[in-house]
Amino acid sequence: MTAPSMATAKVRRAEVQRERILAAAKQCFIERGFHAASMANIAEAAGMSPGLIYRYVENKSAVVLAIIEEQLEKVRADIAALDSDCDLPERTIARVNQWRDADPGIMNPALFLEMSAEGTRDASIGAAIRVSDRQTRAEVIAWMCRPKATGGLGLDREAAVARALLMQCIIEGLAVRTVREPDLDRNEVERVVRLFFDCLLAPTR
Amino acid sequence: MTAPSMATAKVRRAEVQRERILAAAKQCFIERGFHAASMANIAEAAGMSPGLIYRYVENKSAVVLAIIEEQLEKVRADIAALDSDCDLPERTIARVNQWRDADPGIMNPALFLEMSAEGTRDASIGAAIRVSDRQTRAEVIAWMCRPKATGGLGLDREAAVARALLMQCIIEGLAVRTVREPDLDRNEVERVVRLFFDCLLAPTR
Amino acid sequence: MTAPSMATAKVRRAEVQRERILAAAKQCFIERGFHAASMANIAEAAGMSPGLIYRYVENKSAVVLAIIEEQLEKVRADIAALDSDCDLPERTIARVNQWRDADPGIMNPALFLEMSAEGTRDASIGAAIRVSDRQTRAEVIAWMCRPKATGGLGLDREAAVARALLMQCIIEGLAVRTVREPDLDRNEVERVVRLFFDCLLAPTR
Amino acid sequence: MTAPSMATAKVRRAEVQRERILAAAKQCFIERGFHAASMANIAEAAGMSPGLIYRYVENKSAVVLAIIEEQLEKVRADIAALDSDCDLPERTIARVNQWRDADPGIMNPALFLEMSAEGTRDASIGAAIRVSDRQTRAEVIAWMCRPKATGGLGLDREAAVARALLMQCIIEGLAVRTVREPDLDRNEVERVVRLFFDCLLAPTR
DNA sequence: CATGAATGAGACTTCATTCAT
DNA sequence: CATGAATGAAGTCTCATTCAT
Repeated sequence: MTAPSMATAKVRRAEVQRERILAAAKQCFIERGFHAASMANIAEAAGMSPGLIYRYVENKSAVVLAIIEEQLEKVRADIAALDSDCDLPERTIARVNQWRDADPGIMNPALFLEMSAEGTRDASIGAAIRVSDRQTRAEVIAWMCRPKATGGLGLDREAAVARALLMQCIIEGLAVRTVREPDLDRNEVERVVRLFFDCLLAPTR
Repeated sequence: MTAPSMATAKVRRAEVQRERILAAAKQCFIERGFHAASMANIAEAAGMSPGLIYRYVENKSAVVLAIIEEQLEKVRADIAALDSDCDLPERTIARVNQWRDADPGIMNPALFLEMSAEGTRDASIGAAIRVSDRQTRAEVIAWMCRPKATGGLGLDREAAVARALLMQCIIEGLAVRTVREPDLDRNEVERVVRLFFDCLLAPTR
Repeated sequence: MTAPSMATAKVRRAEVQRERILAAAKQCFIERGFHAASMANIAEAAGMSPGLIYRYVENKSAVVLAIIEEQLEKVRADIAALDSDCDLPERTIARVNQWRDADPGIMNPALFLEMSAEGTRDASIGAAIRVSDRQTRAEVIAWMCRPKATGGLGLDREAAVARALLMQCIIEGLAVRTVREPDLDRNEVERVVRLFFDCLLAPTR
Repeated sequence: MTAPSMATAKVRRAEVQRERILAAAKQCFIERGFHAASMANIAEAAGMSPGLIYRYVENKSAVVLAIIEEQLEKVRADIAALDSDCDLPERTIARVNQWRDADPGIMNPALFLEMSAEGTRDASIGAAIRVSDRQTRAEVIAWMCRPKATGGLGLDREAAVARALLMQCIIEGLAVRTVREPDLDRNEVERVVRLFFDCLLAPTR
């Protein structure tokens, strides 16, 4: 157990600053959008001068891309935690509620929509999204195919492929709803989620 | 049948000009996004001078709002055309294909996502979206409740409410997919749509 | 004799504006240097707003390059006017005096030095300079080789090559002197110029 | 012989640091120019932190001025070494070759041009240059006037004055050429230098 | 009715300089 | 003595909007 060296402390501080900037940027992007949020806004939200930001990030595009990667990563992490013990409907309902409560620990749905649209215009964003989405779905499929004994759903591949895509659509559709009608009745949403999973997970026809 | 007066002709011309501007704006917004598209871009796409635009629209926000209203209206019109003869899965598949082919006659999915996000920031956009979505869903519910004899689905109200919302989620989820993975296999998408509607429209449990 | 069309008038105006900007830029570059002169300085000197400049020029680099090309062109034009009737020493003395009086019609010696230095750093500037200098010297050599009957000096090629380069050195050396010691005694300068040309044009040894 | 005191050691160290900074600055100024080179560039080249630089120099202008003084001094030192034994043409050719090879021990020609131009803008630079140039030329004149027996050229004053100025012009003209056409044929340059000195040092007419 | 030149605010980014550690 | 994080002014460039023609 050596005391942290000077160099380590510095690197740590740089990381902290970078996190501070990214957190501020995320907030600004949520509040104003990628284009409307200015570096000055971000600097103010991060409690630092505009010039200082450039010590920790290359430029605004890099900030946008970092936030997008972070969002994609959050989705992937959420998927990676799937196992047969989890109650899919409850879990989904919990996520929707977290979206509504603007839980900063998970993907932000407004950001999700904006970055999806931006991906049609910025090649690097589009590529990042496609890579991540494909990987995410592959993991869902793998999980669905795994036998129940090892924490999966025990579906055959064809059924899994379709169900994974369908599940992705529903969840993303719920994200859209959350953004567009944030005051939607929670019970109604819960009922819909349950209806969906009842049908999705019913014995294959 | 009076001949159109001078005044009418003028009004008509103004409408034509406005349409030209809005069509150009929509194209620019799709290509660059609401904020990145400039009034100069729009003017050029419309084949007119930047100054002239301001004779027909108040300012850029008004253009954005008009495009958003137009998109909302396209969705409502699509819903209003529902009847019991229509094959819901086929119809949905057709829409997804139109999205992928960038059919200008229907809602544009990238614009749909961008305006949804923008609705969380701009109160007038948010309000317009909520009003429209609520009305749209009400119409779907009404259609589902109507007896089959009069072109409906003959569901009871509770079942209809849940199914309308679920259907909305799936369709919007498909829009998200179209935007994020434009190269997704069409057959796979079709299969998913059919799987979904089989389940949605199965005899109520 | 048709009246100038609207389009022609517009193009003309654009040219006039561009000239206005370039004249202002040249003045600013002389007074402050390429890097220290700001676009705002240039805009003010040109009597216009900063934004307007970008209607007529691509960016600051383009302005710098345009001014440099203009300076190079002035040198070439001066050389092209050489003929056997001209009294080389008198002509050179006249140029030096024009430099000292900051005659805007000819190459500016401070700009000449600054752009020469900048050419070692900016590839496009360096290339433009080398091309121009080579062409200029080739023309001097051609003139020196032409028989006196046709307005040349009637030197053989080898003698001409060396004398052209030497003449270029002296003239550029005088430019350096003008910049570094603007208060140098004019008579002394004249004497030096005459001494040089006496020796340069003396019958080949 | 007292051992160097603590204080002397400190002063010595300060001088060493200052030299390190100036060497780095010179390199940066050559590579980027006075204005484009940043204090951060210089700090990095000197292998120290930006903050530390300010312990040894007042500010950036002071660094520029110091480099300029150093360049002027190099020229003066070169001139002071003149004596009748030296072969003026060979010596000049050697200098040109050193310029081309970017020998850091002598005046840098690109810097020479840039500082000459800067002297027209910054009064303290202009003054330093004029003082130095005048002194340098006075030394050349003195050398040319000294009898050959004591290491001079034995010219009369009037002839020396003109020849000193002419020689300065030629040498500075060669510096300009070196900067503008670094790929000029060395043999051609040598021939020109010899041609010039043949003529300059020919028996006075 | 139509043009497009013009403005000026504001966006992104860099950099000389200072100062807490 | 030394570091490098931090500031804030200033620079380049864009763009919504206006207005003389």
